[in-house]
Amino acid sequence: MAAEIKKLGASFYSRPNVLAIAKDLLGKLLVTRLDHHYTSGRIVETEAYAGITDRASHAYGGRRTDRTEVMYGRGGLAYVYFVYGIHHLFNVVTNGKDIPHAILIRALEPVDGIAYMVKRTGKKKDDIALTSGPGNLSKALGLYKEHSGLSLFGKEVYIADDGYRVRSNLIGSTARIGVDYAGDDAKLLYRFVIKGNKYVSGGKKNQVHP
DNA sequence: CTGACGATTCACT
DNA sequence: GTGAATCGTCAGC
Repeated sequence: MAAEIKKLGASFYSRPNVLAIAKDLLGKLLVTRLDHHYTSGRIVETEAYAGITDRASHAYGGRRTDRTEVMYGRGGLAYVYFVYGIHHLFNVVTNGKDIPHAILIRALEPVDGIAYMVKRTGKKKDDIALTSGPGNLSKALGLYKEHSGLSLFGKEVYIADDGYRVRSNLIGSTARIGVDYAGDDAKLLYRFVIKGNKYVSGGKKNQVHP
């Protein structure tokens, strides 16, 4: 653990610009204290989902279901959902109540509790796939849909600033991954990466913009 | 109640 | 590059 770690608060998550928040999350630490283990990783890849006008978002058109209800809550909640019958994907809810913005965390660089992450994922060793890709990192940190709706202001799951800063010229934007169904909105440059970081997940075809 | 499919990953060709 | 895995969620009947 770094010496000085500050948990991100409501003023960070409640901002209206989901793209700015997605960019600001790069370099922050995602921390979980679950099943008696402290695990954390530095965020190196995010994707923004901009609410009811974004065709790629689960909340497009104002759709409200049992699953997506948490997206309509205040900023600073975890939104975790299950896809493909296999994977749980971890997102952060932003903006205010009834404005369903969210940011998918797509890749981390492991920091603390790496041995336990390896155990959780059932992998044989610490390789890149441990926390590269949204399904992989959620499993490595022990995040499942039962955590959906959990506040990020508590002690179990939170995001923190340890003073690490990403040089702005190392931040790139690209189109989002796996959202072909979204028509023109699939082209939006709503994915943010730390350029050159080896934990950034696939999507190599997606051109990185400076 | 039913059928179709997904903000993915991995093994295999 | 292609396809299987695998089941909760959701729209439609």
